[in-house]
Order: sequence, then C-alpha cells, then structure tokens
Amino acid sequence: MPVLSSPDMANKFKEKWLAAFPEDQAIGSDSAPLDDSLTSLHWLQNFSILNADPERLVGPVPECPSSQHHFVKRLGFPRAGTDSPSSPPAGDTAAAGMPLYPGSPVTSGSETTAAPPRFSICAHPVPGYPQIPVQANPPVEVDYKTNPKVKPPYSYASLICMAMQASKQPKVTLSTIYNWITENFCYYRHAEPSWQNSIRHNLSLNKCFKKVPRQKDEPGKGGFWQIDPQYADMFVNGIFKRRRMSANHYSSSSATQRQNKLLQGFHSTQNTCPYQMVGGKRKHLPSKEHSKVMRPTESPLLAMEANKADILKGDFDLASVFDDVLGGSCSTFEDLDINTALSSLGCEMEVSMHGRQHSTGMGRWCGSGDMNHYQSYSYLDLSGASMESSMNMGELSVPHIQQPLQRQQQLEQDQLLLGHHHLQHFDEPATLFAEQPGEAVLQPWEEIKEEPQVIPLSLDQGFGLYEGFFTEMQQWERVESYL
DNA sequence: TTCTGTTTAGGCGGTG
DNA sequence: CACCGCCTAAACAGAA
Repeated sequence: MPVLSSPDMANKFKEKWLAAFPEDQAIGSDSAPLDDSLTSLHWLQNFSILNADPERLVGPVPECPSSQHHFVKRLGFPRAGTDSPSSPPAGDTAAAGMPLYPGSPVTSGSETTAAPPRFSICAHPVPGYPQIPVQANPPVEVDYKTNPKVKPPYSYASLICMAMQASKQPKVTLSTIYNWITENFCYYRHAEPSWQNSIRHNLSLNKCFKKVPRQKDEPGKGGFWQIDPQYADMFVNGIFKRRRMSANHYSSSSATQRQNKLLQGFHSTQNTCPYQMVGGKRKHLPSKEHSKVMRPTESPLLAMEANKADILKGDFDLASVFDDVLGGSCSTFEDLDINTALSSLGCEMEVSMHGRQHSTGMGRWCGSGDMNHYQSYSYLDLSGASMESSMNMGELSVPHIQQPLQRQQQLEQDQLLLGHHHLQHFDEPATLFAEQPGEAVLQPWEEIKEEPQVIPLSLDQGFGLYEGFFTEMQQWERVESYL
C-alpha cells in the first residue's frame, strides 16, 4: 500500500482539488481579499451534521465564492449565523458516550453549573437548508441529570475524567468525583452506592489515574487524584479510549448496521428501567440488549482515533467519509468532542490541569496523529470572533501566548479556515495532563512558516479541524483515484 | 464509625 | 477461543 507523507498528500489533494474546482486557484494568493464574514466559526459551533444537505455538496455556491465557503458549502455546512443548535456531546471512549441513536447529547437549557448529557435526535432546521430526513422515530431524549432510570453510557473512567475536567482543579478528591457524578447523573443519585466502590476501584486499578497524597498541612480525608500524564494519550478529547477497535470497524456498512441495531435496541428499551429488584437489591439487567443499548461501548471517536494512523498514511477515502458522515453515522461535530459537552455543562474544558486556564471554555481540542507516536493537538477557540490556536499542553504547555502572538495565531487560525495557511500546531507526544515539566518532551513554541498554499485545508491540520468527518477509513483504491 | 484505598474474583461482551 | 476492557461485588486495611 502506498504511503504518502502528509505534505505529499496535501499537494496531491491540492492538485485534484484545483482540477475539480479551478475557481479556487485564485483564492490562495495573499492578494486575495479575505471576507471576514467567512472566517467566523459560529457555523461550526452550531453545526449539526444532520442539518447538512448532501445536495449542496456539489455545485458552486454563487453567493460564497471563497474557497473556504466553497469547501464548507460542499460539505453542507450552514452559513455563518444560521441557527443550528446542535448539542454538546458527551463523548466517551471506554463507554464511548456514543448516542444510542443518530443524535447528539443535549443539555437542559437552564443548566448553569453542570448539565447531564442527554441525547436527542437533532435535526434542527436551518433556514435555507432543508432538513435531512432523519429517522421516522419520534425524537427521544435522555436527560441524565433528571432521568434516574437510564444509566449513563459512560464508563467509570470517563465519568472520573469528566469530573476531573469539570472540577477545574489539577487534582480532585474522591468526594469531589462523587459529588460531580451524583450532581450530573440522576441515575447515580438513586443507585446503590456500590458504584462508588467501582469508582474507587477504577481509580486504584486504572493506571490512567494517579494518586496525589494529601500534604500533611492539608486537612481532609484521603488523597487527591489526577490523570497520570504517562497515560494522557489515552485521554483524547476528554474521553478514554481503550477498547480495541479494528481498523475497519467503522466501515460504512457496519457502522450503519450497528447504528440501526442500536436504534432498534434503544427504541425498544427507552425509558425502561435498566435494572430490576433482586432480593431487595437493585440489579442491572444482564441482558445483552441492555448492555448494548444502555452502555454502548463504541463511538465514532474511537474509530477515529484508531484510524488516525491510516489518516496520516493517506489511507482514507474522503468521499466515503463524507458520505458516511452525512449519511447519518455521525450526527454532529459535537458528538465527536466531549469538550463541548463539558462546556455545555457549564464546565469549561480544563486544558491545563495546573492552573493555566484557557481564556475561554468555548473551545475544543482537535487531535490528530498516531497515538502511539505523535499527536497533533489543536485547541480551537470557538468562543466567537476571537480564535486562537494555543497548544496548551497542561503543565508542559507552551509559553503563555502573548498578545502579538495571539493576533498572529488568530490570523493563522483564520487562514486555516480559509485554507490559505497551515494551522499552527505542535507535534509532540500527547501529554494533555503532564504533571511535571520534565515528564514529557517540551516543544518550543514556534511559528510554522510556510508558504501559503492554495488548498482548502492542509491535510495535516485540516483533518485536525475536520477530524469528525474522517471516521470512516475506506480502501486505498478510492483514495488513489481521488489523488 | 465512616471514609478512603487496595486487592481479588467473577461475569459479560467485544475483538483478534 | 483467548485476550482484553469494563463492571460488579466483596474483603480488608488504614486514616480521619
């Protein structure tokens, strides 16, 4: 199988793209005026894939001549400013946080502190963008904050991670984790306290969690817990990814079949109690149906991660990826990112675990790369007009971005979105939560100076941004034909 | 006494 | 079928 480096892929991609869309040729030059309105990421923040109209994937977009919009429009992205209230995700890896149906977790609008992820079929109409017919099934929602019957589809490890992130503290106590879980998941408020045993068990047994002894001058019981930086690479986008995933696990057909299977299972068991009383004790139903439906253990994100190596090798099929995504195997961008989930929970993504808080919580990590080698993490600030690409890697975070650099990064971010420049990024061993500066290779913050390229998105970085689309890795042949 | 933390064991489901 | 990940239960010890 031919393996192309990312620059090669980018060039080939560019050639093919320009061959297909020669009108984009003029966009890449520096002289090309940039439409600021096109740099807004509001559409992305509100984007729901279900709003996408596949019919718009082809053909010119008269009102939007820029390549970025060109690209976006072909993807069926809604225009900036359109209302596409997708919901925050609650990704899970181990348990996968995957919606049980093609929808996205949503939160109660009134939530201020932390809202339980819930899922719903998200097909909000976008003005000017006909809805994609979703499922004939009625919308269903699971509000984990108020629904005590449905067990959240998150592994304990993920719950712990979520609690750690939400706490905004570099280290949390066991009781903090308990409180966060019970506060955000009604199920655990009503469940037998044995789940706390499982939490403790998970903390102790899971190498991803590291115990930090309480200082002698610190009052209280027990120690603190944090994510072990050595295992931070298992913590991607706020979720654990452990379960083995086959390379073609998420082929279009299988993904669709599984989705349907999950849908069937969900609709048959929605709002049914996942446990039963056995001998006065509440017992979870051990049926396979419940296991599959109530605790899905797979997610597009996992498949995405598992396939990132293939992405880097060029082993992907753009068309099939888009087809699959737009076909419903993935509902929204947010489904792929737990950051937004926590943001929606009122819990800003705590990128830095040691006090360096990001300027805003309206951002997300875009990761790409081979988890076993190097990962590129890009933090996209989606808070609005201001965007920055900071590579704050926990304690080994890059030097705090100064104002001029922020401006530079914003420009670069804008340019990325316009496809004119490579996203400033770091390639380094994934260490989201490095505890000590010396525990990981620290890459100096430096600008990536490259010639502007006339490509919609550089493959390396653009895929980081649009990684959600690349959950489906298909045969090389189709890529080859595209290249 | 309660909470915290560790360890062991078994079951289940997914994956290779 | 073996292995792995996850869950659950239980026992036990130590600290507050």
